Amino acid sequence: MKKGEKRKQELLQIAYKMFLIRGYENTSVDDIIEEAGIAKGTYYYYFKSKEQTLEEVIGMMIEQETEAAKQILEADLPVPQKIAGIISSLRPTREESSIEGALMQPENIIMHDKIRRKLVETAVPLLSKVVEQGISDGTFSCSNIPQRVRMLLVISSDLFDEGRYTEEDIIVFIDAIEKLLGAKPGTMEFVRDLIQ
Amino acid sequence: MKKGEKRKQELLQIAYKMFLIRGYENTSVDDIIEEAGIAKGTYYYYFKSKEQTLEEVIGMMIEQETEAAKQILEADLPVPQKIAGIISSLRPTREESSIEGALMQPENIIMHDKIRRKLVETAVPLLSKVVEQGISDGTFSCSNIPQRVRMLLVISSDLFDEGRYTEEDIIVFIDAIEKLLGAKPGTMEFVRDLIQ
Amino acid sequence: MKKGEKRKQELLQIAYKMFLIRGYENTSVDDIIEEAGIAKGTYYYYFKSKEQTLEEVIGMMIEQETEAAKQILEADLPVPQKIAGIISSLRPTREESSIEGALMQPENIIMHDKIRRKLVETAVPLLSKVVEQGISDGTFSCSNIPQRVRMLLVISSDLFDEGRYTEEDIIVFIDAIEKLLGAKPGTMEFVRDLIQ
Amino acid sequence: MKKGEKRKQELLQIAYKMFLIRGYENTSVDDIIEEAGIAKGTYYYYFKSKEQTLEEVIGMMIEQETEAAKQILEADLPVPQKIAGIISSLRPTREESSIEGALMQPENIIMHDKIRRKLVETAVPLLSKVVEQGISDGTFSCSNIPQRVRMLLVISSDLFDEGRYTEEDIIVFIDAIEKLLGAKPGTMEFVRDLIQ
DNA sequence: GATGAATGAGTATTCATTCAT
DNA sequence: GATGAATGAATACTCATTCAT
Repeated sequence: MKKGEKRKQELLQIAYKMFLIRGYENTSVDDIIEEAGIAKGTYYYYFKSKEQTLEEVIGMMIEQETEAAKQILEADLPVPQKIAGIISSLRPTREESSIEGALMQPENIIMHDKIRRKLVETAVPLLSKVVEQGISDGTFSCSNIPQRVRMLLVISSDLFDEGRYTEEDIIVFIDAIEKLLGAKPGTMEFVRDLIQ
Repeated sequence: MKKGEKRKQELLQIAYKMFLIRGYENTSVDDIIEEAGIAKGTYYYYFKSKEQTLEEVIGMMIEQETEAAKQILEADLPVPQKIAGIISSLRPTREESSIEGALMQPENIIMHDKIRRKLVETAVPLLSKVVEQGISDGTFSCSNIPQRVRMLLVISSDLFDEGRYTEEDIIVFIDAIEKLLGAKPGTMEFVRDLIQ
Repeated sequence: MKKGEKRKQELLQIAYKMFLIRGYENTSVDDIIEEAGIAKGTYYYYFKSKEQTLEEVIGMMIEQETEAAKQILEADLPVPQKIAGIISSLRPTREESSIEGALMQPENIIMHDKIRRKLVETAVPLLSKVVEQGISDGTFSCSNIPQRVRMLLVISSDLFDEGRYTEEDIIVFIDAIEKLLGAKPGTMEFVRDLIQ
Repeated sequence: MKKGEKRKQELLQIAYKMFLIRGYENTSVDDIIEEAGIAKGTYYYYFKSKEQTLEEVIGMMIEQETEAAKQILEADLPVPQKIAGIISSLRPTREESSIEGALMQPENIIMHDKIRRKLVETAVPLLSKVVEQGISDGTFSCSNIPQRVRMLLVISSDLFDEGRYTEEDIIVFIDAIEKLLGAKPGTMEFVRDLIQ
């Protein structure tokens, strides 16, 4: 990694946190450069525009969030564990959660929405592969896999992004996974343990 | 309705359409007053702020969209028909659809999101009531009704708001309703007819 | 004239002088509003952009400068006097001259050039009419009037805009007028008196 | 010519073309170095500033344009041919003309004006010498030569720089040369052939 | 000779809101 | 009820220039 690349990564991290805390629209370029301790020109040396910064921030996030999912996919685990692991790995990162209610703030709709869409897009094929494995080994039984997977991801996002789910939400979520994928009752029960 | 009220409704309609077409952030107060043919002062006579205008626009929409749902709720229809009717009545209105891809445009995330949230919020209790009716008459069989209903609404929104669903999406959606509410296979089949 | 119109005229006058003194590019909107003692928003209430301000400033100048020329055109004077009067009326106004070397400053090329072009454009038909009168009464004798008139105006602009003409320049200029329009030697001699 | 000199000439050529096409103000140093494929530092190794680059570009142009004129001056030709040759050699070069309307574009006023001034400045003494030759051999008859020559150059520039002259413009132009320099009618007629 | 990261002053423009008439 | 002139804080982006390596 070159010298310039490292600097850019630092700036991306700073921009990311600021977008998270104050929202994209509420974070001015001036805010970012002040926080980063750099000059206006330096910012525009690394980013073509504020918009492009957002794109890169989101790209970075997606990459990070998909990383764990990919490793789980290739691990030597029972299919239900893989499913649960991937879903839980896609939930907001510790960093995001650490920032008090970051993603659910109204000023963050734009970034949140962009992330959500891109995450669903990249996660559907990943999860679909696992479900196919599950069908092969008899764990699941269903057709139209991508559609079902997408539904589960959408539900998951609605449930966990805002961080305010209840015990009952979990019960129904587990039931939904089993029913939608055609698994025996109880198969996905331990999802409960992964989601705390 | 007083004369002033009528004027305000007109302004709301204009603001609504402009927000839809160009997005809330991209629509300036100047744009609105020009379109409406009124003076700046007049706008601020009717609205405390632009933000408040958005709130009122959304309130107006929700009211319109919930109206049909409420009528269906109290109609004398079989439970499955009621469910299907309400879900279909919550889909984007003709007006919104008529505006080429209005709600799915990126500049419209904010309004779209606000509407989606409020719509889910108001629709969950309505649909829950119908599901309870369905449990009484043996059509459905499940617990944690509000949670299940919310999931269905979230899926529905993901499917229909952007207007690009496929035949397979519908198949899986119907299956999801039946499974999540504990209905016999085929019970909700005719949902297909309502969604075109 | 409405209240707003008067204010706008004032602003135009201020912008005009500042463009003249410091040049268009070197005059920022901030400079103008500070000089005018108004807020940023007020400036943009009256002008769509800085560029448009320049257009209006130039339009205003041309109008002023053409005004005298038109009156002379319709006055009851011998043709040679009319020619001399119009040419002299098109020279930089007192105001411009009073500003130390305004139009010849390098930072003023843009405005100067725009004015020169527009002035030639509007003056050619005016002067051509007078030359036609001169042909009717035998003072002049030539064809291709607009082309000849344009040449005289271009020469005049080169001579007088910078304000540094010599006695010899005047002699040759007068000779050029007479020769180009086919007048008897001495006909335009008194041009000398009008040009100080 | 040293190696470094050659590099500089290349850069000047690139800057020249870019100034011509996009205008001096609209061409950033970044544009130039990108086009040239060099680094910022390299540019400032060769040029003290952007302004200085413009000066050198103009100097280079004038030199090129004056070159032909000087050769004609010293050639063994009849005086009228010399006059016509020099005037025609001062018209925009092939390169400039090849760039669709380059010099007449509004964004090019600054460079165009600088070139025009310097060209007149350097061409007046050259042409004056030829006119003096013409007076010696009886072709012309006039006084105040530099003033007359300047007028002809100014007219020529107005006519040819924008490249939109008509047949009538040429007729009047030839007439003007003859009249201003005191030549017999028809003496300069063949100017027509040189200007196509 | 050559690089490219860093600078920071400078600029035009937007826009929600107020208020005297 | 209605007007429209006036506000001024906020903001993204440009660009010539420097200098340590």
